[in-house]
Amino acid sequence: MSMKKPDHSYHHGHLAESFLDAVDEIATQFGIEAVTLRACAKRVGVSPSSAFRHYADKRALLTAFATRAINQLADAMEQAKQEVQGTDMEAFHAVGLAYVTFALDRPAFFRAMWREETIYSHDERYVAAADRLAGYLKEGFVSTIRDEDPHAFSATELLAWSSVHGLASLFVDGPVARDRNREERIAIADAMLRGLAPALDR
Amino acid sequence: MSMKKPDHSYHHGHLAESFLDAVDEIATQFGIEAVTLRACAKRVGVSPSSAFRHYADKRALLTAFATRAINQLADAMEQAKQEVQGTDMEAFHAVGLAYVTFALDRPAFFRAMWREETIYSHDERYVAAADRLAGYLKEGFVSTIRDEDPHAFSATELLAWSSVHGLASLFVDGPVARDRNREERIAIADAMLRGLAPALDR
DNA sequence: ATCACATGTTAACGATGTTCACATCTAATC
DNA sequence: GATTAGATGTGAACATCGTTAACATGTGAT
Repeated sequence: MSMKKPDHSYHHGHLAESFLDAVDEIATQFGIEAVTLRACAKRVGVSPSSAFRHYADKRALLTAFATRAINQLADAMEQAKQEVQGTDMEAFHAVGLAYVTFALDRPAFFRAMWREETIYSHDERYVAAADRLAGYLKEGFVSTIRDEDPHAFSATELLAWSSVHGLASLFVDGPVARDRNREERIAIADAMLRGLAPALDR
Repeated sequence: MSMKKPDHSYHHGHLAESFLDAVDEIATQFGIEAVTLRACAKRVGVSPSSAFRHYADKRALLTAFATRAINQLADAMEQAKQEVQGTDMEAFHAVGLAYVTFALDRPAFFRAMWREETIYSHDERYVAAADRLAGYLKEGFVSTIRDEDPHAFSATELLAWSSVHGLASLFVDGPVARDRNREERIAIADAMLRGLAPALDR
């Protein structure tokens, strides 16, 4: 049983994940546009070209990051759902608020998730993460059959997702409530979700 | 009255607009990410650096393009509204459909409009265009006082905009209805808008 | 005709994504 | 335990990008 300790001076060991962390930090501090392969490499303490041993190109790295971000959002939604023990409507309200709150707190992540042109949106793991997220949204506000096709959305379900996603997008990239702080925006989201209720009732 | 014909071999004449047209064409054909100052210049038939006589930097050019795109969308919405002579609800339905249809037909434009990080979102003309668009959305589905603050949205108005904007975004950058064609997506939008009606009634 | 000024060009700079030949380490085999 | 194939990181180089500065050319007013 040879337990040779690996020499980490040359071989990093977890470069793939470290690059994701670097994207995370740079995107958080300076925005997605500032995310550069060279900047990531410098942050990790490694040469720029090393990224290509783990990612085919920059777009693949951004895809992996988007996948991670979507899963983080899905985690937040799952937690929000479990914390409320109420009606379907109340559950959806909590999940929707978690969605908007995530966008408010991590705008760069939210942007990175939905950039068709800068990610490989057909990547296996990306699609899986998106499906998982869609599943929570459906579950969130109405009891559905679990094994239903995640791509099949009823008009009502799509309305729910669209309104939540739209508000988040308008907050992050649009001209809505630019002069309002975090709490005020959450209150706005809360009001919008309450107004949505009549359309989700059946 | 000297009417000397200007020599257009050197001085172009309408470079600022021509650059916008170039962005238009390149974005349409290859997407926003492919829009490059040099590519635009080559398309116009002019040197790369000439852009800087008319735009402070690339971001300013993209801001001007986003402004134009927003105004085009607002035009489409205005036309849609005038073509239906019905209830407020019917008017909103038509305006909402025009919004989604624009995003479907010109995805690159729709993306360019709402990219906080690649445009100067506080630019005077950009803000004016966004206000105009917001105005049509408010007018579209409910008779409001004209001179109201365009930034003040009621929960209901915001719900209307969010759901329409959200669906458009999910179509363009999200995982929704990837396997559907244009007409099917419009039908989906139509159904969603019908489902939204109960929440807009008062 | 002159001249201030707006508009376009050329050449160069640093930064970026990417590649390729090479260096270094790991792990399985003999 | 030495060998070696393969995985992982490096360094130098390339084309392309946004941007700048010095220069060239045309326009319009005086």
